[in-house]
Amino acid sequence: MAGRTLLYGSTGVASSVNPVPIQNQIVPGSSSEPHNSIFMSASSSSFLGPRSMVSFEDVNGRKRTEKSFYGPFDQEDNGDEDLDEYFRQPEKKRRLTVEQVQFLEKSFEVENKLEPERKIELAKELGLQPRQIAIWFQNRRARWKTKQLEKDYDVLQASYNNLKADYDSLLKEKDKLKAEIAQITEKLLLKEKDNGNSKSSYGSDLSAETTKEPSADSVSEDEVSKISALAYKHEDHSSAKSDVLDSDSPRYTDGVQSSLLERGDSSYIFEPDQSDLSQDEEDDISKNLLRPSYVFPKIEDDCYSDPPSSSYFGFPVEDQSFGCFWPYN
DNA sequence: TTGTGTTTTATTGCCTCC
DNA sequence: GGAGGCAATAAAACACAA
Repeated sequence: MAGRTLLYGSTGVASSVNPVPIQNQIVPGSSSEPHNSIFMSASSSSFLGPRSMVSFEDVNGRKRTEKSFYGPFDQEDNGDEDLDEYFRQPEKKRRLTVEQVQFLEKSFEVENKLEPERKIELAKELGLQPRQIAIWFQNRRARWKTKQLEKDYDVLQASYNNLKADYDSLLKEKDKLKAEIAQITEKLLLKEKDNGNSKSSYGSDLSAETTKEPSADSVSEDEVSKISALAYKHEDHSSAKSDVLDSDSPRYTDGVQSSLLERGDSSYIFEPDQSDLSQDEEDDISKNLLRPSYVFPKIEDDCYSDPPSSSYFGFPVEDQSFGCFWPYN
């Protein structure tokens, strides 16, 4: 073992020889060089053998008997023979007493690193070898680190779960809205076709219409109510969405939500390249149906308090990010 | 009682710092 | 080069179900 002094034997070579009665051991801290003083050859009479880790002083410095301190003597009343036999046994690990551990725990809470002076002091206090104190602190730090890692993992796991739940709900909402929009668009197209057949002034000859402002009569009451319903429905979704984001979204989702809201950007949900209609179809819809002078107050209220003149349904032509709704951007 | 899994104590080897 | 820290590991002690 490079650079390290074996302070006492447990499973080491020296431990197999001639354990010395504890009474003869050097009391930790009694020497200015406790490490060196207890590192003796096997032939040394003061070699700290297998029992070297056993001390008979408690936290308060009182002398303790083996019986009160360690295993075999806790269960039964052993006579001198048993005691003798005990000392002849090959060395065994001895657990620290509850009191010792509590004392060390408190010390660890104060400072989890061990200054040499403190180590000696603790060793004196607990009647242990300084090396034992060092080892205990080392093992204790390792346990603490493991626990800390587990905690960190749990935090990350919870964070991931929350984010995933939010993401999944947003995906569902997106699909649902897309389906609705496709459905309504289809209906509008059908309606447009019908209008094109029945009204020669619309659809078939758009060029003739360029100078003519469309009137509210251009779209049937039915279409108006449908689109209006969609608008209101969207409003419901909007609130639903905020419910999703607000209800149980922890700090981790705040960023997502706020960034979406700040951008006023629904492209997160309605991506431009996901339109199911061709540009021509969209243009047709815009030109023929979606240019009414009537408005949808609810949408405008939500989206623009003062809608631009060139807006369709209250959406400005330039800005097609559609803070409120519309897939065709 | 015994087999098995977990916890605790201790060792070993390597690394860094002074 | 010595001291001390850490990761990996061994082994004893302990807990507990069957």
